[in-house]
Parts: sequence; structure tokens; C-alpha cells
Amino acid sequence: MAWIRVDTTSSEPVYEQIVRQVTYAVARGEYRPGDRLPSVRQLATELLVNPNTVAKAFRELERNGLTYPRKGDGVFVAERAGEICERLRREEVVGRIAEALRDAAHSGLPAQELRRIIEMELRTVAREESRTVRSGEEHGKR
Amino acid sequence: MAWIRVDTTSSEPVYEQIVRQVTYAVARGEYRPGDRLPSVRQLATELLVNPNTVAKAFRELERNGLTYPRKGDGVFVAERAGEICERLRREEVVGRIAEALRDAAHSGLPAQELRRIIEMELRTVAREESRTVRSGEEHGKR
Amino acid sequence: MAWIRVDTTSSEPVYEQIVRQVTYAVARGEYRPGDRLPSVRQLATELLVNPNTVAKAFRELERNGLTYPRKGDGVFVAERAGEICERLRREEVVGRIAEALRDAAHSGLPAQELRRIIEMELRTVAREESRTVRSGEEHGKR
Amino acid sequence: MAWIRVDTTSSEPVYEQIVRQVTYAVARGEYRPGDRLPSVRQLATELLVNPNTVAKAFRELERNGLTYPRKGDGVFVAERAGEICERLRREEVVGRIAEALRDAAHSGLPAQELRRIIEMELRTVAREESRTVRSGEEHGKR
DNA sequence: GTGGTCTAGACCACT
DNA sequence: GTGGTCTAGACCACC
Repeated sequence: MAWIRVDTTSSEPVYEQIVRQVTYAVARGEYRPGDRLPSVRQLATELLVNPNTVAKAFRELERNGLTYPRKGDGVFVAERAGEICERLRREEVVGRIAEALRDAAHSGLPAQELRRIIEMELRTVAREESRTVRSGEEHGKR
Repeated sequence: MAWIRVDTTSSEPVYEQIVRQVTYAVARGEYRPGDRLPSVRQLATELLVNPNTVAKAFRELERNGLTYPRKGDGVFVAERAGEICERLRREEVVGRIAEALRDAAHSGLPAQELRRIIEMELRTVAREESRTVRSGEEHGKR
Repeated sequence: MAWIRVDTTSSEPVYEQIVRQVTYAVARGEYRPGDRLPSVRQLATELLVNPNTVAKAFRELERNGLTYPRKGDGVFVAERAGEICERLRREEVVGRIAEALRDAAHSGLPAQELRRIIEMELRTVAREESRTVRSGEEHGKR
Repeated sequence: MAWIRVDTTSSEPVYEQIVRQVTYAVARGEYRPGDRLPSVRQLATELLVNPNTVAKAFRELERNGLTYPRKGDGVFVAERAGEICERLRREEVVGRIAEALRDAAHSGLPAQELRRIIEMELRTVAREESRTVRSGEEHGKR
């Protein structure tokens, strides 16, 4: 279950990292409506964070309509999770990119230079992703 | 003096917004070595923020070697500020874009979709900038 | 046997919902002293809840003197269940309404508005009940 | 500042009580857009609860669009709080009453009896409110 | 001073 | 076992 990785040094709060990554995992189809997520305690020990932090993330997921808790049973992916997290993911991605580009443009950096940077980073990202996917295929199927 | 705009609702600290935008202004050449920046109080009342916040931003600018104070006179743009700011700006822009794209890729959004979003946002940003620049030419002092 | 309906998303514990609805059913006279209740397993599969949950509800009913078990036979409605249930029902209803109205008044909502809401909801409820009763007459066993 | 009272023995979580009562206070016009709420720590000591509990309530209020925090400054009532809390209050009140009446009707209690109970409780509530208001006038205007 | 995050640990109710 | 609430206390960043 290496689908979540938290970076406690990041400025992004740990609980938000969890929310975001669970959302992405559902968006990628790794979790489907009705599936049970790992329990709060289990995920907490796995990620080496406090159960309260995971609980906070799960509460946020619930507020977003992505999951629902059944007391004494576990946390489950909601029926309408598909559309919701699809939308959330898109909003998140578009929002982050829009902000980065707006600030970049506002910085006075020439448009041509900006495009070069984007192309460079896109290639870097594609390279990283392909590597991850391939190693994932090797390890995952065992 | 519409060269700085702070968003108090943003997750980015106000003082960082000020530091960044002053840096960008110098990188764009709107402020040149030897120019005097507005006073802490003046900028604070203009931006509707606490003077302490502006003061902290100014301390940061000085720490970065971008400005220097002349006692009883004000804060001035340093001699080597140009190159420093251009470097900082590039690092900043590249870093933000890299992070946004990395997260986007990790979200599982198809690469093609990602490119479409980028193109769309680039157009949006270009449109906004052209409008700002034109109205800036009319009202600005340069 | 559509006399019980549980809502697993409600904040009211499932076992309490069962206790309450059995109580109401007896108060309505649908179950009479000496009648046998459905078995724990049967009710559990019917309501799609954990058998432990139904078992807890049944323990509660017995504790209230509403039912008694006959070993190897099943759970039966007690002799004095009628009066008990009517009293419990009244207490329950009065308590809930009192709390709802007290909070409503405390919210600062104008008394006139409050009355309008009550009238509206009473009509809604009456409409729903009449529908249920009629369909119940057709399908029910009484 | 006796506008909030929490009951730690209630089944309603303390943080929800705070959310609800702040919402009602705004709906009643006791707090207006731009006003600063008491600080987390201040309210915590006043209500004799843990600061984290108050913080949780404030986070919920923010999620509802009723307030917004300014780090290092305080929590403020949002501009659009009026309409929002008006709506929230109505939803809350209607929802509670609807549930109470639906359950009451479903309990098989005769409609006439139900109306009697409602009238009785309405009178009780009106009596309590008038007493509170009057004593509030006496103490408040000094 | 403020709010925000996180940890640690307790207790409760539900399944 | 599960999730939910609450307390206590620490640390951080911001104003």
C-alpha cells in the first residue's frame, strides 16, 4: 500500500497531503465506491503520523462528500465519489497551475522564456512518471 | 502605485507576497539601483496591512541583499539588485511550475488533458497581462 | 415487514433506531403481548445491519421489560408491553419536540415563522403517513 | 458575553454546540460582518473547554463560509455571513422539527394528541423566552 | 497577542 | 476492532 507518501517537512500540512492523495487515488480509480479505506489507526502507523492527523484528513474527505464513516466499522468510499473527486482533482490541478502561471507572468518573465520552462518541466515530469509506472508494474504484480 | 497587490486570504503569508512582488518589480526594471522604496508606513496604509508585516518584508529584502537602508532617509535598491532579482525570480517561477506540474502528473490526470489546461491558462494569463499593461501605460509614471 | 427502517447515516445509533421502532410498533398495536418477534439473524439480514447490532437492540428491549426470551424458541412481547410502550412513546415524542422547539426559539427565528414551519411540516408528514398507511393496507398482513 | 452556553453532558458534541450557537448569534444580528469573534483561547477559557475544541468549531464555521481567520489577528465574521447563517439556521430548525414530527407521526400517536403536545411545548418555550428576554433587557442595558 | 498544526493519550459509543 | 470527541501541551508562523 505505497499509494500515499507524506512529507512532514513540507509546508503543506500533513492532513492536507493525505486528503489530496486519497482524492487522487480515488480519481485514478484505485479505490471504488463501496471500498473500505484503511482504518485511521492503520494508516497512522503506516505513515508514521498521529491518528488524530489521519482522522482530521478523513473528516475533510467526508465533508467533501468523498467518503462516509460507519462507526465501529470503517470509512467507505461514497457512491458519488467518482464525479466528486474527478471535479476536485481538476479544480486542484487547474487552480495550482493557474496560480503558478499567473504569478510567473506577473513576474515580468518573457512569455517565450516561460514556455521554455514549462516544456522543460513537462519533460522532467513525464520522465519521472514513466519511471514510477514501470517500477510499479514490476513490483506491483508480484 | 499598483505594482503590489496582496491577498490576505491567500495561504501565502502577506510578508512573503510583498517580498516576492518587490523582487519581481526590480526584476522587471520598474525599480533600479539607487531608487528609494516607499516607506514602511506608507506602504502599510496603501496595502491595508499591519506595518509590522511590511517591516518584516523589508527586513527580508535587506537580508537578501536587495535593499539597504540609509538612516533617516529611507530604504534603497542595492547596486547588484538586478541580477539577484532575476535569479530569484527564475528560481521562484521554475520551482512553482515544477511543483504544480509534478502534482498534476501525480494526480493521474491524462498528459493530454494537462497540456490543454496549461494552454488554456496561458491564454487567460496573457489576456489579463495585456489588459493590465495597457491600463498601466495610461496611468503609470514610466 | 416494512415496519422498521434504519438509516445508517443518521447520527442516531442503529440499535437505538431499532429499539425505538419496535417500541412504536408495539404502541401502535402491530405487535401484541405473546407475539413472537423476528429472530436476530432474520432481522439483521432484512435491515442489512450487523447481527450484533440487532442483538444489542434486543437486549435493550428486554431490559426495558418489553420482551422476554423463551429458550430455543424466540423473543416474545411481554404482557405489560402495551402500557410501557405507550408511556415510552409519549416521553420520547414530547422530549424530541420540546428540544426541537426550544432550540428553534433560541435561534432567534420569529415565533410566527416558527409556526409556519410547524404547520408546513405537519402537512408534509400527514401526507406521507396517509400514503404509507394506504400502501400498507394493500400489502400488509393485517 | 453570555451568548454561548455549552453543556458537556449533552450528546451533541461541544464543538457542534459552539458552531450552532455562533451561527444563531450571527443570525440574530449580534455579530455583524467584519466583527471579530472572541479569540480561540479566550472563548476556551470562558466556556471551560479545551482550545482545540473551540478551534475545531471555528474551522467548521469557516468551512460554512460564516467566518474567516486572519493569522495572527483573529477570526472575523464574513461579508456574506448574513444570508449564509440565515439559510443555515432555517435548514437547521426545519430539519430538526421535520425529523421530530416525522418520528412522532410514525410512532402512531394520534394526530390530535400530537397537536396538543406541540401547543403545550410552544407555550412553554414562549414563556421561557419571554423570561430570558426580559432579564436580558434588565442586565444588558446597564 | 493571534490562529494552525501536530502529538500523545484518554474515553466513549457503535459494530 | 472501528470512528468520534475531548484534553493537555508543544511548536510554528504570522501580525
